[in-house]
Amino acid sequence: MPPEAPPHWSSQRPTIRDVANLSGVSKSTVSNVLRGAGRVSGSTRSRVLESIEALGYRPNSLARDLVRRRSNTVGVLLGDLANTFYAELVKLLELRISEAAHTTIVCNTDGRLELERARVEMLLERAVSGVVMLQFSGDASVLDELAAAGVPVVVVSCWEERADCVAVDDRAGMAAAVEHLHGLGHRRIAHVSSHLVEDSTRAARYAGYERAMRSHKLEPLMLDADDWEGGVARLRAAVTGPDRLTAFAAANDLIAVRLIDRLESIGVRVPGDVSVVGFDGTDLGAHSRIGLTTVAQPRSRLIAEGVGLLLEQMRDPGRSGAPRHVRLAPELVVRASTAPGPEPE
Amino acid sequence: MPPEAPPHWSSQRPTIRDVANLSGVSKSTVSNVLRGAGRVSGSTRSRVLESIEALGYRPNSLARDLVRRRSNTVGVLLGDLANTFYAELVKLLELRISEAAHTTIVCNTDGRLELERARVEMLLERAVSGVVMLQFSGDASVLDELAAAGVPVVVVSCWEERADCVAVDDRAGMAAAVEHLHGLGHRRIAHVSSHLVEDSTRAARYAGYERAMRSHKLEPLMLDADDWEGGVARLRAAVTGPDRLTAFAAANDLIAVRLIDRLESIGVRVPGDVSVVGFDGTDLGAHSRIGLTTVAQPRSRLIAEGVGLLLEQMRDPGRSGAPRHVRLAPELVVRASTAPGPEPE
DNA sequence: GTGAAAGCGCTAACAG
DNA sequence: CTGTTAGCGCTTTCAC
Repeated sequence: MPPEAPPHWSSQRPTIRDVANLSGVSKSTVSNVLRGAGRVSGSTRSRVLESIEALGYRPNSLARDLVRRRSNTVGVLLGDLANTFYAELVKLLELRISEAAHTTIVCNTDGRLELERARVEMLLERAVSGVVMLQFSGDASVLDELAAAGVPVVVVSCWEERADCVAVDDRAGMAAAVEHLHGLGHRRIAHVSSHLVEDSTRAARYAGYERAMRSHKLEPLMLDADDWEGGVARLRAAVTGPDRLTAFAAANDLIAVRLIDRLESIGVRVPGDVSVVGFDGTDLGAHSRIGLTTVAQPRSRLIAEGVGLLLEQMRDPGRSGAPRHVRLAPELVVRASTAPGPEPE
Repeated sequence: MPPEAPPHWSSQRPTIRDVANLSGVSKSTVSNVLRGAGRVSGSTRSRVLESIEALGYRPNSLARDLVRRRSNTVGVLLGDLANTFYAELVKLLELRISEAAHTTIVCNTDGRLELERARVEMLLERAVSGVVMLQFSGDASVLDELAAAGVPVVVVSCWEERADCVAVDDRAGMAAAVEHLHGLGHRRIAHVSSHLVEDSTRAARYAGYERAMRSHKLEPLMLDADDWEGGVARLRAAVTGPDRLTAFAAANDLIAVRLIDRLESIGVRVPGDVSVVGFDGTDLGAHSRIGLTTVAQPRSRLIAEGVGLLLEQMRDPGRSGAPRHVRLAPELVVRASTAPGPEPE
């Protein structure tokens, strides 16, 4: 054991101190060149840079975060990664977030409030510098905790008055779906939703559906996708007989596609016998085999605007003011799952 | 301003110190009850717990991580979240990881080595306690860096000799696909892959395909899915004429489904004119409209075993020994995208 | 321009 | 069983 070995060298990962020693300056100076802060002479800077290189020094975020009291990470809360709409959003998010020099933590809540709470608690312990919710239970206490901790929050893809938010106009989108079906001559149109659709979104989409139905003096009918696991008979009954349903406006693409699966499994053809419209505009519905007519959400813009709002909040910690809301227009994409109904105009 | 206010109270988030003061014990004791370490008397414990409650104290992971030099997070590297196979794996992973009291960081590399490197660097700075790679470039330096930092790594769903790994037998799986097609009477069978499929997996699946073809004295033919963006003519040529292909064994479900999209767009019917087999067993292929015959991977087991290996490594830092490999058996799931070919047996 | 010093909030020996 | 004592590696005034 060489007695010359500086006490701090040799073992372990090199620290900022090792770099300082090697380049004959103080920790502060190294810190300055690392952060590009303060004025550092060119010669010192390059000497430090060389040492960093030589030592294979890598800054320790843990230490930096502790003193900064923020971890340069953003938490993403969502309901279900297996729904490709969310997976696609997360992919876009991760890219944007890492471009902003931050790390992405994902939290799949399965739409369960308890899990949402637990995950938020965890994010708070980790001192995330921001949270984006792709799905939100609507529970006020969650928002309060986040606000109390001064953590920027933005809700993306579902509407939320109490926080910065960017989402499409669900009511208008759903209404467009109904108008499309109505224009094709459908009159008995049901809305199909599921508990997996987050509350406020489910409500808004249903509202859009209902309003459109009533404007045509049609009776709204809400069906629950979760009910059909075994209830094949019920589904069959719904699409047979004189008063049979001829069209479905689903709350999202996944529900729509699964509905088609079920319908065809009992011999009902789409769009031959009934028409189906989805919502989201996922790649899933775009496959030619599925050819789902759907109300597409502008995913990239959703994320771009959402991250924009988040970064603004992060930049400006003292922000008070009312929450900002961005409402994007959805777009009806007509494909092959809808066809003329019994009363074409 | 009350002069009695303990200097540390009042502003900011309460710290372990505030809890100590309020309950009249030392920081260490609080720390002990928090961690369930050391012996703490029941009365002290409950007093501390009360203070925690009263103060709304929440431990600061940043500080804990700094001293522990590990962040209780695990990084997940993957190629493409928009591929539902990976999204589904990430969902399962996040669940398992959070059950193990860890946080999940996702990194989408888009299959680009530069991004993979950058992300790993970031994970190292963050001192993650483990990394699971759902896709891996195969770059040795990446593995070396991780090893040098003493970070447990497990590669899941693609084969990797140099690290702990759990994956299905790609060659056997692909061979099963070919056997299935051959058994149906197909002879001209092409393999379709893409650069989005990570290298070693692509190689293994092709190898399985080739071996099976040769065992039947058939000529292997490799097609590139990325080529067809515009090359409709080429595809049409491949499935027309006397020597036309009658079946495709795709490297994964996504490629298979897109292939079907293209095939049908040029008027070729599946399985009427040609048969198609996928690989992965994603939910995408399971939709009745698509009904993709595929080689399914046992996703839950993949993740369960993978996380198991990771946790073992984390538990036992000094682990040397050879990497451990778990090879799972894939399972052919026959659905509606394959039908008898020109030479049924 | 550069360095010294004082922590960030918590853990982990080691005494008592 | 509980308290004391050192830091973990880095940022950040504030002197020099």
